[in-house]
Amino acid sequence: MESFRNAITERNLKYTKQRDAIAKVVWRVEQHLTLDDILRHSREHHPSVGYATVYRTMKLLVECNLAIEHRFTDGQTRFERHSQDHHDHMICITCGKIVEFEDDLIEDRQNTLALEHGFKVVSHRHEVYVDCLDDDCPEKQATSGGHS
Amino acid sequence: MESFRNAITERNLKYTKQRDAIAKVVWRVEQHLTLDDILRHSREHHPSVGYATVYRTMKLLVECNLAIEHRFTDGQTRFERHSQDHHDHMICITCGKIVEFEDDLIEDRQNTLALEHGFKVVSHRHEVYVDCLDDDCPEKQATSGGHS
DNA sequence: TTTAGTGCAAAATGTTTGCACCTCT
DNA sequence: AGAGGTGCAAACATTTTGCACTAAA
Repeated sequence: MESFRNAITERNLKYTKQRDAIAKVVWRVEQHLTLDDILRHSREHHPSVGYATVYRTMKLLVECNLAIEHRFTDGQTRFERHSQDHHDHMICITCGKIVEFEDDLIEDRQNTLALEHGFKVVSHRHEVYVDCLDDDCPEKQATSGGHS
Repeated sequence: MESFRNAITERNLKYTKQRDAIAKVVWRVEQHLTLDDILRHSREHHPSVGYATVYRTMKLLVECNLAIEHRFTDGQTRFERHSQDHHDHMICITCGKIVEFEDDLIEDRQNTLALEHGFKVVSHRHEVYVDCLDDDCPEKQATSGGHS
């Protein structure tokens, strides 16, 4: 969160209560949040935060490289704090569970391949859509629910 | 395109001129097309194709596993024919060039990792955002343009 | 005080769907 | 004839933006 404060100062912007509330959420909640999620949680810190502010603040965070924007296959953009250690995702198509992973072997190979094509890797996104094998999967126990 | 015809017959659906026009586009144009792209090109084959039909036909193609839906970081969903050989993408952040790649080493490793987490891989998406190193890049020669 | 930020509500995008009419089979 | 398909326009879901007001610096 210090980094956000710094980024704001450097750019001669203002550190407002709303931005603080939003940052708290992004820093604390280690999940892939939609704008609505962030809005809801932010209001626990500062009741009057508005959707547009969350939208603009997340945009700012992404520009400052302090957050990452994901577009999985459902219609909504999700955000996550950009921590130093990059990771990728495995997403269960049955229950929606998201597991994070990272693997040097893959990253190395990726760099090599890019180089072979005359490219330098700037960033990447690697999403593995999977299916739970055993019964950890909540959806496989209760056949009742569909998930929103 | 035969496979589409077959899929349609199997499902007791109808092979219409519109679907044929759309299939022609998807089969011929080896690119990542938006719905608008597909609409525009389809009309070259059959003038009265409507947006909704393209939308519904692409949905059908995806369900039949004959096309893939991509969501890169711009707001629009893009489609591509699903050929047998799966591939991933390297996308140049400077000029927008898209290069396709595939690599067994990465795919194997991915399967292994999923298994370690108790998952079975269903599909995946791997996008590497890169930057052109040499001057092949159209954007690096003319400093003029920004790309849309 | 000055400049940027906020919330609201409206606009813009992009994706889906209902419906009356059309066309494959 | 009958089931499914089509185009249009309207409905939705989200993301963006304009503006009058508020609050950091």
